[in-house]
Amino acid sequence: MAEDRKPYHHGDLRAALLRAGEEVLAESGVEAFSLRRVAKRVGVSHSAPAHHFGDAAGLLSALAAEGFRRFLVSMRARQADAGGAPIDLLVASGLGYIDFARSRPALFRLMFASERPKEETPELAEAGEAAFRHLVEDVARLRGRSPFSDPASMADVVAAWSMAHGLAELSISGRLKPLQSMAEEEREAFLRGMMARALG
Amino acid sequence: MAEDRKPYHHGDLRAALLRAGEEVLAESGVEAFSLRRVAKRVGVSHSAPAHHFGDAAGLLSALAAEGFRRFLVSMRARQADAGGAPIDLLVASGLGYIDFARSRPALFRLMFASERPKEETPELAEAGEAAFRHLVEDVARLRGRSPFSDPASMADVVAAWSMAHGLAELSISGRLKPLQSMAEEEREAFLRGMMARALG
DNA sequence: CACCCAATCTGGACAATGACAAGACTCACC
DNA sequence: GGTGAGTCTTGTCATTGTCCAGATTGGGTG
Repeated sequence: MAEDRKPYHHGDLRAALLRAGEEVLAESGVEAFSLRRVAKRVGVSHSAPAHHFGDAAGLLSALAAEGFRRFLVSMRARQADAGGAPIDLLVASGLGYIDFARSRPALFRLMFASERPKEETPELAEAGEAAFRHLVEDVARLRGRSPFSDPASMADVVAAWSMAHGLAELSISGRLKPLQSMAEEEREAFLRGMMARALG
Repeated sequence: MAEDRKPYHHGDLRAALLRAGEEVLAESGVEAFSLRRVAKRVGVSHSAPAHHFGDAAGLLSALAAEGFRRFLVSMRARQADAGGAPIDLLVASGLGYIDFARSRPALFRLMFASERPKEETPELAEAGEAAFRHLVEDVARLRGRSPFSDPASMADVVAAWSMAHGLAELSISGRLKPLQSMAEEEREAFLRGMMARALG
């Protein structure tokens, strides 16, 4: 219980590493991420993380998986504030998608544009698929057909996903200057319009 | 002229480093890119690149700039095969955008999703802006108004760009499985449909 | 033509990093 | 109280980026 001195066993090192790992990721970006820096921040030896995550890719995989779970939360949060119409729910998911990218750009890049995490990790694969299923369900509700059996609906999935993803990625790389200069409300309306375009 | 023995001065080291740099980038990705490996491939000392590019970010900036120039070529190539209608020309740019990403995924990521290149490098900034101007001109031709003075047209720019970028990024990360299983012609038609959606 | 200077390139050094191996420590369980 | 599995440390090695001093070269200048 004594938090002052450092006991040999940390007690909850895995969770502490995840927390510090996300901080380092946010501060330095994926490309400058350092496992030793994470260990130092937690106050533990440089090779302690290996026992919980194997290697750097292991920790990054766990961070990406956790990211996908919060990604899903971000989309659902927007839906909670939206109307009940299927189209509004789908557009809301898109806004939540963009919210997430803008609030955690480095994590978003880790999840979608990095080769460092091990995609085949069960935890990561499952979390990513859950996010994809959410999108598919949004479209299924809108079209009344499962995208898995209806190509036209799957086209809607691709369209909505690509538009949201493009907006998110270009936004966090600072390339959408028109968007930056907009007030909050204006940007919201603009993004809704973009998502509406994608859905024909 | 003798290519056999290694003279002390390489002769065209800068160009050779760019060529080898792109190879290493394509083979290893941005995150595993190594300056020393590039030097070794050219057969030159590990610190030789410094005199031409300063540091690793300098070489990557030059590669990104060259990438943006070829990116533009890829879009124009598609337009050369397209009809003369403004909408067809804009859609063709989108296809060229995606062509480029699919044929050089690591370079595309370097250009759009990496923090390693120095964005403020004049050569890189200019090359990136030229690509952006191309898109703006496509939309200006379509709408008969300059996006810089007409917000509705700028919305078309953002829409077309985001859709193409989302499709490109998701495609190279292997997340668009429906697209992977399509035959060449089918995929073409599908992508045209996606770009058409973005333009309302 | 000889010389000199600036540009080019080499080799060594250093700190940071990821990975690995061997050992110290702690706790739960018997 | 002892034992073994799990946890963490320390030390080591190869790789990397960057810096620095020095060797080499070629072009321009006297």
